[in-house]
Amino acid sequence: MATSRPGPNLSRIATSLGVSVATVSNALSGKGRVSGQLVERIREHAAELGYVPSQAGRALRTGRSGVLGLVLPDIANPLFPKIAQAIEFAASAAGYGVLIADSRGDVAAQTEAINRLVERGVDGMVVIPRRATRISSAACPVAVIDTPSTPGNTVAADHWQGGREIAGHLAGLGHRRILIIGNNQESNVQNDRAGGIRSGMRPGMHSETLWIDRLEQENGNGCPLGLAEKVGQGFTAFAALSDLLALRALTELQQAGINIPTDVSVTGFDDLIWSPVVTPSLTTVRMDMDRIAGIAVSALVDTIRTSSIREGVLVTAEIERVAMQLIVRQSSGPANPAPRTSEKENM
Amino acid sequence: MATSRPGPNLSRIATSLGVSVATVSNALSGKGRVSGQLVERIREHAAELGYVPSQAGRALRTGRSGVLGLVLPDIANPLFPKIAQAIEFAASAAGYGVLIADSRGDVAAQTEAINRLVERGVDGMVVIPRRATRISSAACPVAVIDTPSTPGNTVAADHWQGGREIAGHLAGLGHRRILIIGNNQESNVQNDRAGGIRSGMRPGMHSETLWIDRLEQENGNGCPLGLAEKVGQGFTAFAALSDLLALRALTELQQAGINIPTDVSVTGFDDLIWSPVVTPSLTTVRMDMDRIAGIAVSALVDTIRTSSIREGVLVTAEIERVAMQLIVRQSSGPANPAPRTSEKENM
DNA sequence: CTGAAAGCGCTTACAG
DNA sequence: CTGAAAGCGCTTACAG
Repeated sequence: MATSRPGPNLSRIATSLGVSVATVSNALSGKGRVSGQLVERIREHAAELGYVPSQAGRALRTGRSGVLGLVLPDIANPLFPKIAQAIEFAASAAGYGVLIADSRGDVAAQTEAINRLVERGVDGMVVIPRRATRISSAACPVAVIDTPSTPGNTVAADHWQGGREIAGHLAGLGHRRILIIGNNQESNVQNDRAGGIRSGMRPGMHSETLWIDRLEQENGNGCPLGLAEKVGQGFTAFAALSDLLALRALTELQQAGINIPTDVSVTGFDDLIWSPVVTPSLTTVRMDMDRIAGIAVSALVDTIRTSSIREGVLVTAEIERVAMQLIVRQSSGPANPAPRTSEKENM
Repeated sequence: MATSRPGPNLSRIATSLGVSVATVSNALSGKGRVSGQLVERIREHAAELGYVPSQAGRALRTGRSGVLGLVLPDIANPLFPKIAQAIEFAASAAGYGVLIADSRGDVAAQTEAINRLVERGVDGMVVIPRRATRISSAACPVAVIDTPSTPGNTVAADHWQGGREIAGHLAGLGHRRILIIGNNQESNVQNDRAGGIRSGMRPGMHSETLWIDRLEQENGNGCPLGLAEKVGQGFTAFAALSDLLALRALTELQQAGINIPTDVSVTGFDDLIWSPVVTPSLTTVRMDMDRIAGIAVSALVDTIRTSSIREGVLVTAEIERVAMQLIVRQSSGPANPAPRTSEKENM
């Protein structure tokens, strides 16, 4: 005896209407040629009975689960809510569910997470890989979201261009000495962002990069960054490669009695939840996550629909680089007290 | 013709070994009585072939999908990563996958999200309800995580007790006038926290509560909170009902030239990612999310395993209130400059 | 336009 | 200890 489901199935609808299950199935899916009035009757009755199609039955028959996997390097990453929300939204719109998997920690865990999703029968997955990881083909189509510097990507934000936006903004405020602050020298994303900032600087501007990972290796996590000294050295702009670092910089500077944005400017990346909330709020650069997720999911879904068999392919999309958008919240700088247009965000 | 899966199935293993599928199934699951050496051979061969059981086949047969749903009021909530991570971990350990659904916005979307999960065949779900929402039984077991004030809960952090911890801490630092800062007067969670703070105050202490939602209705989102004035009125402690509010308070005070923790203390709730990172880092109170998730998931799984049919029940657990833990990061206050033990967190 | 039938891959009660 | 068989609910090619 197999465990029965609580709801009605096709067969019950068919019996009670005196038609075949095939006809009910066709009527409900709109695929076979069924007469208009019969379709009507069947749909009505199905709705009345509260019919919910069995995903298991359908999946077994079609070989498709209707579920996508989402593999993240670390769910604790503060960017995660935006990613998950965007992917869930895009997937939902395309009729797919989203199964999450966290590859907390090493590459082995990532592989394991991918396997777990495959075992659960996902039709494809979106992977945001750990730094420096190549996704060797899983047993299903995979869309990779990373930097454009990473080969085999499906789609990515143009972090380099985002960096250029920041540089342009700081140049416009009259800054000459910029301290770039990163916390992961191995990260493609951070390197792209930093490179973009450097490449976007105008003649006469100078930058230096502070990698906190090194600093913390020596002085322990959460150690002071010594930014007040940097101000003493003439730096007036602090371009953090993430909003979390920007927040750390902002509060350290404030604590040292340095006024933002009167004395120095602080910028971040990603427009995370706290950016518009802190005082002064953070100038940052935002990915169009909905667009990125939309591209990734639709490329994935196309591949799934096209390939008749579940195979391991790396999905590629036409549009690879999605521009990042500058959000100016600190509109004045030390060298340029004139107000500029600013955008105010909701909490 | 049904779409075929790429990998081998039970039948292929059976054929190539000259045994029946039933035996292979039994050997692999360890359920039926199969001789030791045959089990050995079958397992070996299955591993060799890279056999991955079909969830669809199993689900159809057993009526169980092995998947749990996770419904969140808003994925963008900064607490979400912790929740999702904890639920995913607990579910994973219990052999379940996690399907996410965001009920962004109204109650209707929540109901819809729940239905979508049911349609996807989840065996049960964990719901973190929108404020003031009663989850009427879905078509599967449901575990609700909310405040203890909400009836029908499965498990919840003891926000009230968390508030008492904060009050005790502030009392210990010698504070007399506390400004409680909330942003949602309707939230059970925030009301519990605020109530806990008030109830934990020592004789001679005084508190006032600032509801930002009201303030913002009048002055627009992101308006200044006027905390400097409150300092002028003699408040020395600012107890925010969330870490995001604490961050907002902290930076607004710093910007006004008020030193923390020398002049005033700022506390939050939840120990979110930025709490240990800002300068000065935030004293806060932390939920044991892993424990909460573990309780919710295991109660859910028990119910699923017990009930022979998928039915809509609200799952209740034995231990309802999980204590919150105080994390002291600002160890001195204006009235008590003596250092106390402090805990330093990693980034 | 409608229906009978096969079969997706699995598990389980039952017979041997 | 092992196997033959039924059946979970669905979809689809095919026959009528």
